[in-house]
Amino acid sequence: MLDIKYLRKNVAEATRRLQDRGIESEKLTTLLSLDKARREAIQQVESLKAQRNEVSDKIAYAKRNKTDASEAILAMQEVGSKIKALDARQASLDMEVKNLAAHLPNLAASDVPVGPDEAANVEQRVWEPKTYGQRLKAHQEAPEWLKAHYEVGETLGILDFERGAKVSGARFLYYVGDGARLERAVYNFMLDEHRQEGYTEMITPIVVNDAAMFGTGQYPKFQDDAYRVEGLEQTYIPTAEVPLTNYYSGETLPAEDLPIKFTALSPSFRKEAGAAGKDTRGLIRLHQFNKVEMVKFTKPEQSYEELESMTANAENILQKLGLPYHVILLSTGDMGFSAAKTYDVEVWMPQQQVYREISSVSNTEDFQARRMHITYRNEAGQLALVHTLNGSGLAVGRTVAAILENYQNPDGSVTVPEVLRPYLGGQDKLMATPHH
RNA sequence: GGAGAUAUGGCACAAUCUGGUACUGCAACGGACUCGAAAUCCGUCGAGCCGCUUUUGGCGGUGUGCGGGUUCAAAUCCCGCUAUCUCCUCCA
Repeated sequence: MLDIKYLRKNVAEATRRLQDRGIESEKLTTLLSLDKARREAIQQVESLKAQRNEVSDKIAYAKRNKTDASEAILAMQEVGSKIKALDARQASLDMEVKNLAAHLPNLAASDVPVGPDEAANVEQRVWEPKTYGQRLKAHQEAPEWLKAHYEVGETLGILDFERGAKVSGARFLYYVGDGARLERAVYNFMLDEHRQEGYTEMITPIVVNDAAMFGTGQYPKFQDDAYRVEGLEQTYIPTAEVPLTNYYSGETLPAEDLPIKFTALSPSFRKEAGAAGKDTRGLIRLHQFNKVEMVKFTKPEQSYEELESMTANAENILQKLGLPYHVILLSTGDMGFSAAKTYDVEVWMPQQQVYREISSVSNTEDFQARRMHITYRNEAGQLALVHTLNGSGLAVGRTVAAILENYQNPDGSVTVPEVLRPYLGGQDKLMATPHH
């Protein structure tokens, strides 16, 4: 949620910055005129309420002294009905204002490239391992024998998309045998790394209420992509960002505790409405996938520093896994609803010869904190909104996909990245093995 | 799932039956005493949110778990909901 006072006072600037996020100027004009009407209604009704309070005191006083107050009561009956009507009018204006405001995306930070879509994104840096050994190099032309990750997984018998579709539907799968073990190794490795970086490990509810979905900005605008629990006002989380960030909703945090850092593994549920036909194969786009998430609560002045370090925490995972990647800064048109600034980390997928998003790290500044009222007391002793950040660290399924492609051998086996071997009982290779 | 109880400032509680300025204590803050502190004494203290404003402040509104209703007036009466506790039931 944007600061309505900022919008009132800086109309021209706000209009321009909203336009950068793809919002037409009429939206703001409408919002501000409703806000003005709302404040006028408040003034009217409040002066009547002040009058009522005053007279009510006099009536109470008269009653205590057993004096007649019927005249004042009669007069107040009329005031009361006026207040009721004005209250109703104000409530409906309140709702309109809130509704409009709740649909406005966050404003982009000043150093975010302006542009309508991903074409305006700016590459920040490219990373690749110093030595590849026998492995394919990044950007090396794909050899004949190289298979897509889902073919590798099916050939080795460790990913079963067919039975996933049979039992659940399209875009669900079973991990089988070494596939399940590899997935578990990957997320255990990630959680261990983040714990060492000072993140507190959490296991969260994976069903949350509507207030939580509103708090992080998924609702009201993006309800169509969420798995709602039938008949209840609850939703299967699309990311652990929702329960992790809402952990402190409505609370005031001790300043000396900031920054607070959480990490959690959770399944993530997405309907992927409107994504039909896009990246349909394999582990890339599923209705349910595992993700290790990072969330931070910071003081405003430290949030951009913390954005950089959180991005580094995501990159660290890929570096230790030896997976080539690059980092891009998203443009105003490509960022998510709640973000003020976002880095995407994209891993190299050799079979398709593209970088594929594996992490998205965002600073939402006070956008989410305002929606869910998370504050701290600043040096001046005043309550102020914290800044919240979130980032994937990383998408687990996509990491498995990247390993299956990047560590694939000509004989169809897959070498296990060294850092994962302790998590797999020392196993250094995945080969086709019967599992039943 | 069933029955009962509870929800009031940072904390502990009173007022609820019988509607009329939300009690008291602790904590906190300011001051006195003191070289300083503790103790003591005096004073202040409803957080947050909203509006107005001449903006280190002032005034008003809201605010007794949440949402409605009745009333001149609701912590108090009525309806709905949520959470917690106890017992039963169920369960890993």
